Amino acid sequence: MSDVNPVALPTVRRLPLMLRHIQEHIAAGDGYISSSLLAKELLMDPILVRKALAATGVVGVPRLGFPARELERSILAFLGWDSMTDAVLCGVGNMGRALLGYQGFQQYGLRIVAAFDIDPALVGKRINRIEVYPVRRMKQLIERMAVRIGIVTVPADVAQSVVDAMIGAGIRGVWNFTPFKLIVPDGVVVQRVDLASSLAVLSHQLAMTGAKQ
Amino acid sequence: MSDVNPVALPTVRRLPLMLRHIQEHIAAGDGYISSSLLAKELLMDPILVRKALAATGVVGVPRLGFPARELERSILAFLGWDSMTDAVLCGVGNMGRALLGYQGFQQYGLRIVAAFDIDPALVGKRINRIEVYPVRRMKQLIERMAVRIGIVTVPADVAQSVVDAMIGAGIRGVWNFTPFKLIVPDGVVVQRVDLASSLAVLSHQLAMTGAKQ
DNA sequence: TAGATTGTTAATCGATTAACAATC
DNA sequence: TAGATTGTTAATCGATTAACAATC
Repeated sequence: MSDVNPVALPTVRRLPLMLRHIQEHIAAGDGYISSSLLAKELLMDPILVRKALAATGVVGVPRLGFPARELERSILAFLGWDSMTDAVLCGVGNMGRALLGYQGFQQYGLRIVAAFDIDPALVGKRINRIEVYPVRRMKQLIERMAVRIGIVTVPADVAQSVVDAMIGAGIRGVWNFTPFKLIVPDGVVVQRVDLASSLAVLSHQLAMTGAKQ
Repeated sequence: MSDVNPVALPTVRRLPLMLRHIQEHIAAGDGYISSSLLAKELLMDPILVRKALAATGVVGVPRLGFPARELERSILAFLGWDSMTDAVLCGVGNMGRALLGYQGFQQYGLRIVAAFDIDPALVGKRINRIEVYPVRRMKQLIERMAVRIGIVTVPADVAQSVVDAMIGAGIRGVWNFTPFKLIVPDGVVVQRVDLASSLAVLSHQLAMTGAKQ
């Protein structure tokens, strides 16, 4: 059902960082970039870089490397970042505001077109030129604007009901910032940004190394 | 050097979500929780749950499951969340402000004791009762407070120099929110929260399933 | 030509899944 | 006792790493 993907997930995850470095090389005037150079910059195995670049379909030139601009174009296309995709955000709390204020999503092909919150004090406000609407209008606006991506930054206890409403309105991709596993039907994809997991690894490793010394 | 860890990293990553569910069960008055029930709630393989719980050292009781409070205590200890750890944050932009405002870190044993920024307009302000200091005082304050965790929310182009300064002052764990791979010496651990990677997976999967239908 | 880099195929490694005995 | 669950050991699966021929 959901697995049309022959490219390993870790490979997909690595592409944005590579893209960033490739873009720096383009800005520096480089026409070609070798996987070995990129690997050195990223402190990464050159084979991993080569595998990732191979996934984009670009063919390299022995001795020279990969054509930089073609690489950029192919990675953007592979990730679906070559054209803008509209998104809505629900939950204008700390995290919601941070994401609304972030200018960088544009380069990832993401454009937040509307925000939603239950707090009447927030409704009608604009954050980074994005208007905050009442949650009860969410379904209508998602449908009217044919938005496919929903960003969930509400408190954990209402996350599931918000995502249910989003999916009912036509959302196909959910970016989940709550510390909660959302249940979605087949055909809808979820990515969770899990601060707790990340901090767990950090503090556990810190506890380990600290104990050793 | 860094590998004293016999527990698989994915296992560590799963623990916070399990902890949350266990705490809910405790609040509901349950004395014991079985790995099969937990697995059902988390839409996860029961064996993965059992493996993760085994990592904490708690022994379960056949037919009953694991003692809930002991499980909570052991997970908190395993993650180093059973006592408060001080942290500083550098870069009071959108993301920095969101993290400073977030109340939930307390339950992860994390207490942000100071923030730093170069913007004079921000210096002296308090966000969620945490004071913002000028960056030039960072070294001194980290040393004086003996802080071990540094949160990096500065723009990408100054991230490396900020982290160098932090490490020079005694920081041993870095929580990196920039889209950039930071170079740190042995003995210092870094965890990166990578929004771009997460979005890459989401938009790529979306592009895949969209293309299929 | 020599040498560096690509691209592919095989080997290794680690995590997930399966199987099953032990236990309350 | 019967049955559900734990905990451990083996099998599978997938990603990373290694090896090497092809190519400019």
